[in-house]
Amino acid sequence: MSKVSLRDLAKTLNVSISTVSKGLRNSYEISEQTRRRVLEAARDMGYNPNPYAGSLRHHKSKTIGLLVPELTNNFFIQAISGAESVAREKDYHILIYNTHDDFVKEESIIRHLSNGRVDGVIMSLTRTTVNYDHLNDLILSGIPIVFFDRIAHEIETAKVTTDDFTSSFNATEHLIRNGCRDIAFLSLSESLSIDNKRKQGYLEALNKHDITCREDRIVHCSGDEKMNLERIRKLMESGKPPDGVFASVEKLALTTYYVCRELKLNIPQKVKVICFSNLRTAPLLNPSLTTITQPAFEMGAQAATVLFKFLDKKRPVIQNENIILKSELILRDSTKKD
Amino acid sequence: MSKVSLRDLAKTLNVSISTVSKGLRNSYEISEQTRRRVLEAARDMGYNPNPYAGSLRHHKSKTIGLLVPELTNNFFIQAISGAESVAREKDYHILIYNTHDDFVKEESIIRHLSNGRVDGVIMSLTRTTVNYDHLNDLILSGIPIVFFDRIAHEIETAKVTTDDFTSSFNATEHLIRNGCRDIAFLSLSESLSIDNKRKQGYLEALNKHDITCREDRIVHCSGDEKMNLERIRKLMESGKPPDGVFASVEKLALTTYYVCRELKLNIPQKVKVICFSNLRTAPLLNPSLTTITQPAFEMGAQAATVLFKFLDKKRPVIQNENIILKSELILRDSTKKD
DNA sequence: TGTATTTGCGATAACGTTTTCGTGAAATTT
DNA sequence: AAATTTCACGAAAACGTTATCGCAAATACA
Repeated sequence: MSKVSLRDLAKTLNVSISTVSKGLRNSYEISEQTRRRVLEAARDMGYNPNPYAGSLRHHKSKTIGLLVPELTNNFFIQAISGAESVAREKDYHILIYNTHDDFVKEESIIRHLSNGRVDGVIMSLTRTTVNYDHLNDLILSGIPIVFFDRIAHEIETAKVTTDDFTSSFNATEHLIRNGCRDIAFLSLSESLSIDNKRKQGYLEALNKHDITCREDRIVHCSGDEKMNLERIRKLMESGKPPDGVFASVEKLALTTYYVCRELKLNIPQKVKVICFSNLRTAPLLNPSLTTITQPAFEMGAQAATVLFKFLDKKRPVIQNENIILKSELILRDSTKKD
Repeated sequence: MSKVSLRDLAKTLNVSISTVSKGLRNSYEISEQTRRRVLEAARDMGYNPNPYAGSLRHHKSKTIGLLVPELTNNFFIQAISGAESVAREKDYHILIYNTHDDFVKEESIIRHLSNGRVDGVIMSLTRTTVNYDHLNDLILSGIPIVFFDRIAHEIETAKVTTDDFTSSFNATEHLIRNGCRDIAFLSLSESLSIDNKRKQGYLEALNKHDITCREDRIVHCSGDEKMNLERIRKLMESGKPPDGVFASVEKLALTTYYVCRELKLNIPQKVKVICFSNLRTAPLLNPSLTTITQPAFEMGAQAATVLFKFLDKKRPVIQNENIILKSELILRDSTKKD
């Protein structure tokens, strides 16, 4: 039951190690007869090739790294799930890393990966990633990166995103159509491209409907839940709170729910709430939550697919490519017209 | 920027490879001066040791495998998150595998891991795992397993669980105290130890309160969501539906919510619902959901901790140990007394 | 029958490490 | 001054593979 190597097989078969290796890999150099003997012995003795020996020889690990800023997040989990299912099919393994939305951690992990532990990386950036040196270095060292959702435009590679601008525009317009005139935008990050696109879509919709955007209606949130709670509470408990809230990410919408409950602000009567979310229980919330739902699983799967498309090459360099999937606006009670 | 090896360092420093290696590992055989030269050069040239070369030599991969039956599941994600944080601290890497609650997949993955790709495994069983040969073989091949939540009693190793019997007993008693006399139990699996313990706790509480348990009140669910929906609908739309539902897992409770909504059965007035769940939005549901919440993060972290405690040994064999953490019964509106 | 080609296999180097051991020089002890 | 020990390093084997090459035997061809 203990580890059996090629050498062990060779010994029991009274052939050389190379013969065994070739037999297993169906080399044309081996006679049908010995091939069968080898295969049989391998099965009987439970031979299982050492992956690291092969990795060492081939400079290929059959492993990809997956970096996400959060694990306990429905969007990222679904994306991971999508990537995992593609990887499993291709017999690739997945190393998972949680950057905790911390740029320093992201940098450290990425720098650790340049040694061949992985053949490629699929990732979503940190809230605060502004410097891309570590990412460029990784790519230069021959390990390609595919981004999803929180992407780095500045890096030439494949990026899987959703139609953030358009869906934000539509979401905001939906709020306006349902009567909102004073809509707040809860932003997660000032540097993140997706956040900016979402904000732009929001602003554009306001503009189209001749609603002037008040500076203080854009609430900059952070990774600190307590601070977010305070900021949102401050937003909502002012004399005249907004009549609509557009949260760029799920957790900020949930915080809004808590605040509204605390302040006895009825949703959707007093304030309508909409957000980007992959929450399965959105229909069961009180009130049910209107969401822009991204095809998270599909995004992860696509990212993996495009990565694998390049991994076979000797020195994989991924051409710039923007894969843009459509999000779905799912109307529910939290934005219902009175 | 490309890969730099010990050989490269040796060449530029005009010393031997062994000297460089020893310099980096602070061997006593090396003079302070050359050690500094080596360290400096390594830094300058961006040396990053090849992990697989080391793994090959040491039969240690600094990697653990994490197998879960579902990825898109709050409990498992939190557990993964806990394990990840401990692993990261110990500079271990995590390979993640989704068994999709499929015994065949579990078997195949486990058999693939016996070749040294991982130093140890942390896992939760499949709904349908009844044969443990693959797991015993893995352990025999020198790779220890630590179970969490869905454990195999039959295997001698460390197991991290929660007080399933007691918390089920308490949960059921809570329903009874709040007026339920006809409580259904939604079971996920007949073979899973935790499911049985939960069922036992439920039965014991019924027994204590002299409530006879009707055979048909125990609903055996599966991995097929559609079938579960039908079974639960059938349960609830009968002439006299139960006045309480105890779901052994979160998703069955959510399905119950959907069914009750469809059948216009008011929760908690007509039927009270309680379940094991790690849903963050439980307080925001309509009605808010009473849950038995397991310390999932802590469970993952503990599993990792106990695994690492043994990994340093030459041939790690983990003694039998039951680590039992406490779940928390969080009362909310779905079980409120009228 | 002699030469050319094919067939089937083994020896060996290589991947990038770590570690044991050997060795010459320097330092220390007689 | 001779003998011994310490010091600082290098050579080389090993981990388990794969792939290139060489080589003998068997087969094909003339």
